[in-house]
Amino acid sequence: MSRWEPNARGRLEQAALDLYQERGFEQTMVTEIAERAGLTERTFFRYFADKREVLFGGQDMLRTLFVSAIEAAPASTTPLDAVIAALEAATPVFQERYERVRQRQAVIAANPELQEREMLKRAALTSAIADALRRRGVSDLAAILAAEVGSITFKIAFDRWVSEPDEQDLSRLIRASLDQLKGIVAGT
Amino acid sequence: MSRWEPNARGRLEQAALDLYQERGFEQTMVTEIAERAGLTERTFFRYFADKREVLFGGQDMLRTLFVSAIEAAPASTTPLDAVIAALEAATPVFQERYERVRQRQAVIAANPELQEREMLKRAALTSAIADALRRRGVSDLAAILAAEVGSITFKIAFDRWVSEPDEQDLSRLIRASLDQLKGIVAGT
DNA sequence: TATAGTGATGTCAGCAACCGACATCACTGT
DNA sequence: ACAGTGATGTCGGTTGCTGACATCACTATA
Repeated sequence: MSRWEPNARGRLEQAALDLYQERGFEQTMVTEIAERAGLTERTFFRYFADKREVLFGGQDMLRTLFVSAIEAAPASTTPLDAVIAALEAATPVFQERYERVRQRQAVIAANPELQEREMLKRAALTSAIADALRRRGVSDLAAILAAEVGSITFKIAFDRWVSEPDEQDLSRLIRASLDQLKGIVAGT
Repeated sequence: MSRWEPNARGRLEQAALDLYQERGFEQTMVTEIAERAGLTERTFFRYFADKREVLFGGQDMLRTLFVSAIEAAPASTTPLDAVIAALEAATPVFQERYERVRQRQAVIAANPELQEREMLKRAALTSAIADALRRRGVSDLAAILAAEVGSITFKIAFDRWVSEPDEQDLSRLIRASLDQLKGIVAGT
């Protein structure tokens, strides 16, 4: 038998998510999270830079997923199409964790500090997407714009997907949002 | 002679901006800001909810400016055009404070915590714009999309305006970004 | 097999952000 | 005069977060 229970990080994440949902983010103290995970506060801060970060673990995975999807797109693909393809490639990650994702979004929606952090994370992903586009030879401005437009499209589709229990297909919502956006920009 | 120097809020804002620039955001303590403004830490927290908020004062003014510009647009104006008109209506606010705005952006660019807050503020403005559009009868989804597209357009134009000392005309950059965005979305 | 790491965790002390409660006292209106 | 008001100060406490050091099962290597 090993010295410690395995998966300390995962236990902290689960404990934090549950406690944030039960009592709210501000009302739960880091000590409580650590205690529920069978660890100490100090150990929590070894795994996570701050109290919010514990909800934002999958970041690196998403980034590599997006970036490699963009790299995999045929050279002839339009910047925006490459971005949309990358977003669609990521949808299974969310669909497979439906309940967990919902719970997480409910917690974030209830707290502005967490919304701040989420926006920073989304901006980082958007920036990584723009970098990937630039590596394909897309101009600076076009890369940023395509990445930002894709980011919004995803955000809006994702929000709808989370708030509508009937809707199963995130990809479909992405395409629907994109169509609407094209209409808006074209001046319909 | 009155009991206290006037404009405590303004003094705190100026002291904070200067100190954040001189030593960096994390390295300056709230007590120091208050001291430079001739006040105490407790008073700082009566004016500003936290250490970051002191950099984000003009929010209400900008919101009413945007919202009334949208309300003033002719009923026949397209949602996106109304948003762009509102953004252009706000450009003088920035152009008149060029140096101050630059200083502020440099401070924010140097610190992720401040970037988080700025994103939250921008999201709040975007949301207010979407509300104003809805009040004109624009559908929910279209309102959000038009507001978000406008918000990105402004952000990109603003970033360029701040980083290029030669460029004077923010409106011109907004129109240029919008044109590029239209090209991207149309699939050029 | 003895011994010297190694790495994940615990302990402790401390700083700085933030907040509630109460005190102060120039100014204001009656 | 005098009670009230509002901006500020004082004080004490909680919580997020960090550096420094201790512990001790496990591992590699002589």
